[in-house]
Amino acid sequence: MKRATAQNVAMEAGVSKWTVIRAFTPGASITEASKAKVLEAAERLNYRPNLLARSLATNSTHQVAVLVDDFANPHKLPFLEKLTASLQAEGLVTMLININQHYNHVHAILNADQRQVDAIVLFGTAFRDEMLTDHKLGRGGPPMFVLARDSQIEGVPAISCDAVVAIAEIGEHLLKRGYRRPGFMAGARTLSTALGRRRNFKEFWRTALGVELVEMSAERYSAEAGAQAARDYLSKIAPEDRIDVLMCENDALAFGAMDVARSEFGLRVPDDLAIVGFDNAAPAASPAYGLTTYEQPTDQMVKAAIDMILERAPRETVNFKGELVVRDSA
Amino acid sequence: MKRATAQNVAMEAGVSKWTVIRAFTPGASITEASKAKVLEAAERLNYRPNLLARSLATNSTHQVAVLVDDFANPHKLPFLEKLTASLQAEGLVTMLININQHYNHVHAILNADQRQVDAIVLFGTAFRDEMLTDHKLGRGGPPMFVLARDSQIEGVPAISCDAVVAIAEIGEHLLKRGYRRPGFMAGARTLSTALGRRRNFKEFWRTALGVELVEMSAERYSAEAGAQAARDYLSKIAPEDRIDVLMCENDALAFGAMDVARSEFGLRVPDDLAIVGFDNAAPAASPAYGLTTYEQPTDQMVKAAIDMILERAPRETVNFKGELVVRDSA
DNA sequence: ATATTTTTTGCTACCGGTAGCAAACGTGCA
DNA sequence: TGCACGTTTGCTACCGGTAGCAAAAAATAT
Repeated sequence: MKRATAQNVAMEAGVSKWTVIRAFTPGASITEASKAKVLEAAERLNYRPNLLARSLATNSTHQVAVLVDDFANPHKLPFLEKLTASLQAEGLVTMLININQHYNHVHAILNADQRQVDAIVLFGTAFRDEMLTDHKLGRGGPPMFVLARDSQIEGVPAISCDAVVAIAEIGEHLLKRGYRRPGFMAGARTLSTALGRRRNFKEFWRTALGVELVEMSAERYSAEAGAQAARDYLSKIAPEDRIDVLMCENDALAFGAMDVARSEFGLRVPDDLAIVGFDNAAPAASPAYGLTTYEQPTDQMVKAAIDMILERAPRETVNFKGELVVRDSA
Repeated sequence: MKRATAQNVAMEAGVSKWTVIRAFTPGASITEASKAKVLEAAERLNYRPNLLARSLATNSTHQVAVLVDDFANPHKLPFLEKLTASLQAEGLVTMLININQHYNHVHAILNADQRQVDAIVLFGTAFRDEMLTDHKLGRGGPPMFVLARDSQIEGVPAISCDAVVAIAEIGEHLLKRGYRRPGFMAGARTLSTALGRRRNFKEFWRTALGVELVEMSAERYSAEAGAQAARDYLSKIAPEDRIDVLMCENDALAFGAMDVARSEFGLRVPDDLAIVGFDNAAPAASPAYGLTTYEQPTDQMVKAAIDMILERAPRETVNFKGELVVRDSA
């Protein structure tokens, strides 16, 4: 059975289609009587307005494209939950786009644009900045935002957790606990904008103790990749030269690193090797890990993103302060 | 700057708008010469077809609504990754809808319908079957599918992992290992259709040994809820009466239960209490858990779902065989 | 009762495409 | 040169709504 249109309802109710539309438009000029008549007819025909047609006419879809490329990070799930819930609370709908080898940012943005989304959110995805500027995307297209990562791109504001403050807080904590030989594990992509945490951490130790950071990098942002990177490092370093604390760019890496340190090298955490993560993903709280990590203020970030999308707040980069979560691992 | 339309390009190229459309329609009747002329003009104006308008005219959006209500389950993330990637590979786009207290299934389905999605996928969500039949949703609406959960609903096929086979396999394994006092932890919602795993497990032990299952249920499907349920049980049972193996309805519950058993009650897993999960979520593989669990054939399930959506396969319930993943916990 | 104002209803034009028919064009053949 | 035929192009009508003006109806003032 084909869907009923406003025209069908109009005939059923004996009015014009514009009256039907008015019955479904809050605040429109229509008498109670005709409204009731129309709604009754609509009920009978099971009519509900076609939002596609409405979007075409009003030039607004209430759809927001959310680009994600890092499904290995367990932290993405609760974050995504908040984001979708908050968008829905504002009457917006989420178009989830998976960025991978077969479907890159340019593809995704072009497609989202053609679908007339109201905004595009790059949710913690890794990309070269040139990608976005090269292709003269954006000119005339929907506004773009970078969430949970920083952005140097002209006209693309970022909503993120203040990396400088976060790293300083973590560094101070580690210093106070007496760690002196720091290491840092990054996810593979050494993109200019993704270097923040590493650079700040490196700078911190240099300034504080004049100590050089031991750097390692994983293939991807996943526990497996973190495990492999830790394995590579630990197997080739002499115990006496070993770092005493490892900061990982995110929790996924930290879980892998901790697994390997404990089960493959018999190291006690934190006594032989302390480990710090970033994100406060769910397993970090479990006694199986007890990971000291840094929690991003996801509520504030989501709220800020939505305020910008809805133009309730100026569209400019904002940073929020997160919170150090101290557990057993460091 | 406003987006260019086919009309604009037509004027720029000196042809009619229909010729422009043809240049963008694969296989349309158009000379190479005019096609080149049009594409050049389109390039100059940065034109790309408006998919909203196309959808309205063709009555097909290539959008699929995916309803999720269980963001606490870490297994959802990789599953969602596969699902979105596969949909995208077929030119479909994912509308991710978060089902929660503020936004229920009826809301979601109605809204997705109004947005003219090509299909609705209930991805492992919990709902009362009446919900869908009550509201005469579906009549005339987009086809619906239940993914990763079974369905008794008329006209709504399910794509899932065969629970009978899975539970039998798990049961046999536990029996062989010598466990004799089984327990089962369910997520709270005791919905008729969600009882499959529990009922089968119960039946298995009754048939095999004439033993009664100890049942407990968590508030939700999350590690915290699983922890609480385990805590409740372990704190009120005498050690000599304790079950020797606990099967959890999913891995999230199992992680919580294992945490509590080990760190709060000092139990060794599996010696004092064996634990089995379901889903093979990422942390299950980590030595920190080493959880024996059951892996759903997600690739097959996703493929089957998409084949049904695209009508390449008959739209009827299918079950796939998963695989028992034996690790240390049982 | 009539004139005036306000509310309600209907209308045309439009959003940016698609479908499919009809006219225009080009080509091959008699 | 003329005609038939296939290809290319342009056209009308349509998808299902919205915007905002004009006419009709109802409410108020004189």
